[in-house]
Amino acid sequence: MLTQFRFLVTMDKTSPIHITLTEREPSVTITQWVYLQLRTAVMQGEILPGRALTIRELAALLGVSNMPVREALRQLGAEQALEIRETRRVMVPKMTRAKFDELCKARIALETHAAERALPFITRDTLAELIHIDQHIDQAQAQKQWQDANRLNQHFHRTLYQANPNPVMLPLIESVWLQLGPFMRLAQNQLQSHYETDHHHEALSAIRDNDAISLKHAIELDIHEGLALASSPEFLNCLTQ
Amino acid sequence: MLTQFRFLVTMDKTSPIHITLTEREPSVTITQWVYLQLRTAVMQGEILPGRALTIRELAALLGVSNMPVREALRQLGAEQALEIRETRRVMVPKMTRAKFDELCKARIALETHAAERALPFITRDTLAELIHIDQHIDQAQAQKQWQDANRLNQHFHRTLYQANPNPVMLPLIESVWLQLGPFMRLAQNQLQSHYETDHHHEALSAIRDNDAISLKHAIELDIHEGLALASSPEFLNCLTQ
DNA sequence: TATTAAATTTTGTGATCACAAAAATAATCA
DNA sequence: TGATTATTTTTGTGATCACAAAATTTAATA
Repeated sequence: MLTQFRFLVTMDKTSPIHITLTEREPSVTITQWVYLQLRTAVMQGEILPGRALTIRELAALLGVSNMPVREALRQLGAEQALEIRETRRVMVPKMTRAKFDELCKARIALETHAAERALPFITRDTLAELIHIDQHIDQAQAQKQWQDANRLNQHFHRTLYQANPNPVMLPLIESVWLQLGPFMRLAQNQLQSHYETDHHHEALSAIRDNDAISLKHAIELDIHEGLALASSPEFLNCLTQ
Repeated sequence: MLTQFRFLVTMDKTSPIHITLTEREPSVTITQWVYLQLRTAVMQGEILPGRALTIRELAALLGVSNMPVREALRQLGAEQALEIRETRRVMVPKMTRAKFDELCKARIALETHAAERALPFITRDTLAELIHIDQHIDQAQAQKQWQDANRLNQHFHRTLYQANPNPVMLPLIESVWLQLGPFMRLAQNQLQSHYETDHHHEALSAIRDNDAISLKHAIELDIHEGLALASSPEFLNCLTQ
């Protein structure tokens, strides 16, 4: 009981960190590679919230020196993917129900706006690409490859928003994704059924019709249903574990 | 003519960097101090867009080693305050009319949403603090201390948004401020008249009435008029110079 | 004299290390 | 036995350096 409480409040270094590493191409810097490894690990919920992340441990784990890890951690901290405490310890931030709610509402506000601002710039090619991505999503969902479906879903949204030649919203949206990411995974693990529907078809229709209001509505529905599991009691459980 | 063109396209290291330094308290790390020095310099437009920022030069300028500068630059890059090119050169990003427009619209979308989400949490104390800050703003404007007025205006908005116990929007808003900052200063230098009116009183009234729609409207007007100078021909000039 | 090529300088990256602060552990006392 | 203090270990910070890539300057060529 007490140890549970300590786990929630203080930081912990006992649980193992298991990250699936991808090979580094020589053209990318070690720092950039480390950054991507850690970012993916955070995004996919492979690091427990509250787990203390130390430079030396990660450096050893990734087989690099401290320097690239230092820089990557600082960048992820600036992107709100990691929390850097006053004592300079680093961890994946804890989630609360209220914070999750704020992040969902933020996603809707940011992405509906970004979609509206992108709409005038969507070319026939962009539309074709969106349709193409959506087909891949359907495939992945049919085969229950949730990880791929999730990745492709992000790709769909990103492609839409960066049709805007000045996609200033994109980094902000990615930051929110990073903050929600770990808990989507945790929640999915706890839930038996996953959502298999999205509102991309409505979005694509709205784009064809050049209808900003419908597009915003479709994006809002898409986000809302994608995060609907947050209202399940199982999810609440996973927050207070 | 050719040199003008090169200045626009490539990066430059000829113009001097003049930053006003503040003393470092021993409790804050050197990296954090460097970060704040550079952040302030960027925000106040003291570094010309396109000017190449090198680690060694800044380290010498600030009287520290390379290490804290490296980390600070990376963090500012993650916050979109600085642009890190493919070649790893660092500079204050160039501004275009279209990008400025996107950033303004982003500000409105982000801040109206943050205000709405903060409203239910505003206590009598918060309201009193907002009123207090607003009085200071009036004072600063009366004495034509534009720098102070600007700083206090940010303080007003920040205080409002972080009434929300989960102010997830705040870092995103600060990022947009950072991107707009340098050009507000540049523009103000070019313009004879500054705006002296804000819509804080409307905002405060809306808070008292617990009226979310009026609050969002007041924030939108406040941002819109604060950035109105962007529509002046002088501002266009300052972008292409 | 305008372009291109070679030589030189500058610069970011990544590694290693000393040190002080923080965390974890051991020892002490109620 | 449970809380406090003292000790040890771990950790982040900041500095320095070697090296390769990038930027600049100089030389060569048309």
